[in-house]
Amino acid sequence: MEPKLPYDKTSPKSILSYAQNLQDKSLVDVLGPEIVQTYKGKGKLGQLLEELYFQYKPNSNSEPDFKEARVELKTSPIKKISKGFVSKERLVFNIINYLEEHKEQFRTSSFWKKNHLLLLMFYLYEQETIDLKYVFKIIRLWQFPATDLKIIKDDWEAIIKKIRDGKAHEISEGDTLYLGACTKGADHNSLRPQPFSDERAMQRAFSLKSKYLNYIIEKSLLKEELVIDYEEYDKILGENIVSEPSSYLRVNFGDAEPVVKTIYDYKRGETFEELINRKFAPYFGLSEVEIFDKLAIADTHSKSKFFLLSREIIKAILGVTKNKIEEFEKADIEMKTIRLEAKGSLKESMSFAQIKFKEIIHEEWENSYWYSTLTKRFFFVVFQKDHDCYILKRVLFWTMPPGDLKIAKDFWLDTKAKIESDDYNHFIKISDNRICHVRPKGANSKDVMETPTGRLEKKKCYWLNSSYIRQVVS
DNA sequence: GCATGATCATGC
DNA sequence: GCATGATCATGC
Repeated sequence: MEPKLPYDKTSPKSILSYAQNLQDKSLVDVLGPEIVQTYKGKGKLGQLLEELYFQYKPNSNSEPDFKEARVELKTSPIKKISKGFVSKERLVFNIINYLEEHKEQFRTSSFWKKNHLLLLMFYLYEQETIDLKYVFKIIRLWQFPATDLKIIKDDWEAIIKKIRDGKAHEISEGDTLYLGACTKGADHNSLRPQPFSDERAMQRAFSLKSKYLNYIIEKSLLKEELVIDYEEYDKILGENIVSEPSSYLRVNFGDAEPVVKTIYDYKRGETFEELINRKFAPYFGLSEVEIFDKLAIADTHSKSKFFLLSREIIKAILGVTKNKIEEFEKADIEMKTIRLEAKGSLKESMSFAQIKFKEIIHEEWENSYWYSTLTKRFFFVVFQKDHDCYILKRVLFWTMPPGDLKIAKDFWLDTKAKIESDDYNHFIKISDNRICHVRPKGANSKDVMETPTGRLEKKKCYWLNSSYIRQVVS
């Protein structure tokens, strides 16, 4: 006889309402302080929740945690910043089995079977606290809105295509928009075989990007309910699914005023990136003045006018009004404009954020600003000089290849070491030809920042060399 | 002509 | 108020 559970394990709503008893509380608050003695140091929060609170043993990998209700339990840390709460890290799903996953379609994939309905429990991370004392701030069921599911399915297919092409070792988180393939394993020696190449690939897991989680967190705190358009689900998942026995569970959300986001007018088989490309096309060949005119907005004298203009084009083609473009935010896409000379060369290198002297010395490469920036998906808008104006030539999405990332890592290690030894005069220069370089970036030459040793130094920032960008866009 | 240092409009 | 996304200016 199984013990009687305090919830109905076949019902997502019952599981949710039991979980919600933890709202603004920790496991210790609910189960009593004596659990600290017994369970301190025994497993991570997710595992402790399963065993102590939901009272089940973690089950087989291929099924959701609550298999009868088909609900997968996920815990994830959030942190407080001045503007509210944001995700602390990406949400990691199941490990990608390179040898098996490629045999499936999205609908039958390990990712979708396990993760189509999530019970998300966000807790407030505090450095000095043990897992049992973390306080849960957001507890909710989550299904992906159809417009996001479309992108997630394309992401899954992009990852699978790399496996099928024998390039599992070249997968990067920047390859995809919402669903990433993040590295997973104690160290980089966790190499796994792949089916179509002898090269062993780093172990990876499906994951949701931190910026996507911010979107879930924001919607949840605003109590904004999303209504899932299940007709679109059917179109995305497969044409005959309506007549098939339901292979996934549909859950209606709460009673709040629904927000339905209509899905973009994709052409058959088109990805989000292809859609952006197609919608940009009518602007190709136009000068900056013509585009300002076409969009009926005033020209500016800002040094970032091509950036501002590009953003306005995206807003126009997607029919949105906010400067923060939802898909670009959630996918953490880095938009950059590139101005080519008439002959195709680049006059300027590409600048990034200031180097925070006091922070970089505490960073490791894989949690550094420079690593997280260079592993993003980039969106380049390319203009080219034509007599006295610039013409919009084309747009492209891009991710830095792994080999170049290694060069950038050496550059970053060098920069960090120089700052640690209080040397601000011998950073890697553009003429060193190492893909990136360091150069000043401040309001003027008197704009300074404190160093770890307590001195003041001119503000500097990271740059990608113009020669490197030229090679990327040509 | 290019490398390097200096600076600017915008918007969060 | 200041970081961002950039471009401008100068000197070798």
